[in-house]
Amino acid sequence: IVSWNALITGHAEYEQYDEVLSFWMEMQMAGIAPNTATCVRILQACSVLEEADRGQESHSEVVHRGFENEFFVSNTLVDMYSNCGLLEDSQNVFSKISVRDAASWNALIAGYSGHQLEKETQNVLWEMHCEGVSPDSITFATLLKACGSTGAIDKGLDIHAQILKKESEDLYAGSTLVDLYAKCGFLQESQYVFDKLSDRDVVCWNALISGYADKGLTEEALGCIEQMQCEGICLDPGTYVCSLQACGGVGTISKARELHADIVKDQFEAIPCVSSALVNMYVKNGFLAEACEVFDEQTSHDVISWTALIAGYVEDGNIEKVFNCLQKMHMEGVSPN
RNA sequence: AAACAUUCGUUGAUU
Repeated sequence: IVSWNALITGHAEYEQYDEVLSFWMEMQMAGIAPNTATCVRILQACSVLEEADRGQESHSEVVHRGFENEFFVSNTLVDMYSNCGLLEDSQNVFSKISVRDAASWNALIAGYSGHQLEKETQNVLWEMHCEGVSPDSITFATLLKACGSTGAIDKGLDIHAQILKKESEDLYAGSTLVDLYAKCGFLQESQYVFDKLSDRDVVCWNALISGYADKGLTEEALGCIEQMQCEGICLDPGTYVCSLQACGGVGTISKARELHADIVKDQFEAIPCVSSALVNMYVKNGFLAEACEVFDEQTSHDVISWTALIAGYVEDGNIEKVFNCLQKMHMEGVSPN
């Protein structure tokens, strides 16, 4: 059991959730009983992969083992159902929790607000208030994220005001605000909130860069990178992905090549989202040969990198290559979406 | 001897 758990948590930490689930299957076949830590990891994997069916199976397993009321387990169940969009189940599990903490509430709220169910979200917030639990910075970040994904700037402003009243500044809520303003097209506000954050980490930088990239402001986006380096903040894979997105326009290819070189230096080229961002960047700039080169170096291709490459050939009018790709894609067991 | 856990912020293609 110890070594199984080591395997499972190890993979979970590296975000290899598919592996978590396949180990879990092996574990079941070997007839080894999970403990609460294993169950948490498995549910987490189902949550991230939005595997509702397997989540439900695992829920029965949890009940069968008598872990249902274990503290971490029940919160993870709420999270899993929330993430999978099974909000009734989420609510059911939540209702059965005897001692609810902020995480329980936040997981439920994330489910409702993430699925744009405003009324339900408000209801939960109200219930929370009635039970004397006040929203924390995570609650705010959750609510703001929902505003960002729908571009609901009014609501975002409202929450921003509430935060200013209550919370001392918080990095999570701060980054979400940077992101929210950027997504709604208010880049100055985004920059302003960003400037006011005292401890800036890589994620809030990335949010800012992503805002500039989205609007095609290559200079600004790449300027951020320089500043980050000055401040001694390490660029992470996300930074490169955001920055590469800023390199779609004319005259950006040389900067993009520099980024590519840095990515190689930092050994991020094998990370799927980074390499597909590279493929995409070369495609957008019309360098299909280089796109292909990066693509071929990938250890495995997912739908996204296939689609990026195919889109390039379509743009190029190279029908033959398009069909070629579709065939190879099929052979690799990747189905188009 | 070993795993110790849940909620939150940024990021890839197409539509």
